[in-house]
Parts: sequence; C-alpha cells; structure tokens
Amino acid sequence: MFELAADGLPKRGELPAEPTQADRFGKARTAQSTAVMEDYVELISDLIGSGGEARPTDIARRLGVSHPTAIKTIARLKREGLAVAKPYRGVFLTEAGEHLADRVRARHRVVVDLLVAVGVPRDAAEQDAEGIEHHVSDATLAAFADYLRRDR
Amino acid sequence: MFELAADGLPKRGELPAEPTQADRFGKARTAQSTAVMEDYVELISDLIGSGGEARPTDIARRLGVSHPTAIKTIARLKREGLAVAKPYRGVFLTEAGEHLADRVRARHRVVVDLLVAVGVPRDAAEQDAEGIEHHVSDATLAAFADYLRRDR
DNA sequence: TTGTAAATGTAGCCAAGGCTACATAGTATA
DNA sequence: TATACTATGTAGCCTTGGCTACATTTACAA
Repeated sequence: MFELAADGLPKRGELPAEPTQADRFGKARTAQSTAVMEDYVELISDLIGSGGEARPTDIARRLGVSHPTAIKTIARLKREGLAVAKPYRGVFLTEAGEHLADRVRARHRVVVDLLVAVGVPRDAAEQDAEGIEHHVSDATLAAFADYLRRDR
Repeated sequence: MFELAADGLPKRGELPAEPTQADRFGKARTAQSTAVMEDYVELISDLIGSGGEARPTDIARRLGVSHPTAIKTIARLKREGLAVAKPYRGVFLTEAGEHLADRVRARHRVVVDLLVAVGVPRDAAEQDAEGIEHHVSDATLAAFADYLRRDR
C-alpha cells in the first residue's frame, strides 16, 4: 500500500523520485499556514470593494476573532508586502495583495460550485469550502473547472 | 447583518439564525487544529496494522517532522485519551484512537476517490486530499459517497 | 561483557494565531 | 467645548507545532 522505502525515507543521494508521504504532509502544513493570509486578503478586498473601507474592527468581526488578533495579522500582511495601513486609517491591499485576493476569490467560487455540482448541500458546501479551498492545488482547481464546464 | 453579540457569541436564548461568515471561519480553524491529531492517529494505526509497531522515529520520518516534534504530539495524543505509550516502548491507540483512525481512513479514501472521479490526476488527488480531508463535514462526506455510488 | 550506534527523551528556543486587559486616539453629541 | 463612546493600538500571556542541541536508554555486535 505504501510505495515508500520500508523506512519511509527516500535515501539521500538517490533521485527524489515521486513525492513521499512526508512531502505530502509537509505541503498540507504549508498550505495551512497561508490560509489565514488568504482569508484576510480576500476579506479586505471584499470590504473595500463593497463599502470602500476595511477597518480592523470589521475584519475582526467578520472573521470571528478579537480585534488585537486581526491587528496582529494585518501587521504580518504588511510585513509580507500584501497590505499597507497607516495608524487609525483603514487597511489597503498592495498590487500583490489584490492579485492574491482575486485568485483566492476565484478559487473559492470554483470549489463551492464543484461541491454543489457533486451533490453537496449549498450550506455545507459554503462551510466546507472555507477550509478546503486552501488545500486545492492548481492541478485540482483546473480539474474542477473542467468538470464544471462539462457538467453544465 | 451580523446577528452576533459584539463578542462573537450567539447570545444564548436567541435564535441561532443562519451560520455567519465568522462561524464558518471559526469552524475551519477548529478543523485545522484537529488535523494533526487525525494524521498521527491514522498513521499509528497503519504502522501497527502493517508492521506491528509504531515507534516515534518512524512516525516522525513518515510525517516529515523531527522526532521531538513527534514525541511532543504523541504526548498530546495521550493527554487527549487517543493513545497510550510507555517510555521506550512503542505507541498504541486507545479504543477512541482506533475509532478515530478508522473514520479518518475511510474519509481519506472517499475524498481521494471523489477527486479522481471528477477528473483530478491521481497524484494531485493524493496530495490535496491530505489537506482537504480534514475539512470535509459529514454532510459533504455523505454527498461524496452518494456521488461515487451513482458514478460507478 | 562491554562499547557503540540508534532510538528515545528532555530542554529550550521560535513564529503563528488565539486571547484579555489596558491605554490612547477619533468622533460624535449633549 | 467637554464628554463619552467607539475604534485602534499595545502588552503580555497561552497553545500548537515546528526546530536544534544535548542527555539518556536500549539493543546489538565485538
């Protein structure tokens, strides 16, 4: 069942060959660590797009976290070049942040649509997509899009 | 728009109404926090099932983490009543741990199959399932199973 | 039996992402 | 304008899940 060396290691010095189970878990962990950033960026983009302003308190409320948590994460967003903000002014996205937001939004839509298309109830689809979307690779996303195109 | 108290709690005594965006994010976060436990439990079960023993070093290697990390997480498993282990002996699952492992394993299989069924390449499916599975609710899992039943 | 290598365990560090409590800045209103 | 409420920000703490470095067991081979 497991096509790994008996010890699970690809023996250094040999070809990397196919991804090991360890690689897969590692990737899943990485994805999880970008998930929060993605959620913030998408939400900020939504807030600005619909109301004109993204304030830390609104962000916190929408995400269901305390405002210090939101502020701390916004600081990280700034550190990573995704957002800019001056004290007591709202938060804005950099170009990179906007691009990320667009990709995240598109992916979210595809994931929800795919779930619904295979028969998942709408509310469960919306709920689960929130977690699932961050783990959908480009290959999988493309396959989802193809499926939806064929399906309709 | 937000029928929550300012503190994010749905004020007992009032109607729960529909889940808010904050609820959804919160659930996604919770799921993520159980993901590691699930991975460990499944792996331990696999190791015992196939080789008879689950040693911290093997677990660490398979998961792609250092052995202290594995040991620390195993301690948490013990704390939560999912595993038992005595120093320098292997790790074993409690009944609760076994049940969890079974559920996780079954869910993993369904998720991979579903992905493949909608056209995701096998390797991407295996890779992404590792992260996705932890966010698949019972409702969604049931829908996946139905789809697969119809599909074949 | 003794020595050594591998496995296991411990200590202590880090960043992320939560939180509460408290301080300060802005805003709106009496 | 003075005041009070709300938003924002800061400090400091917690847990998880990583890590490296070091100590201790265990197991195996001379």
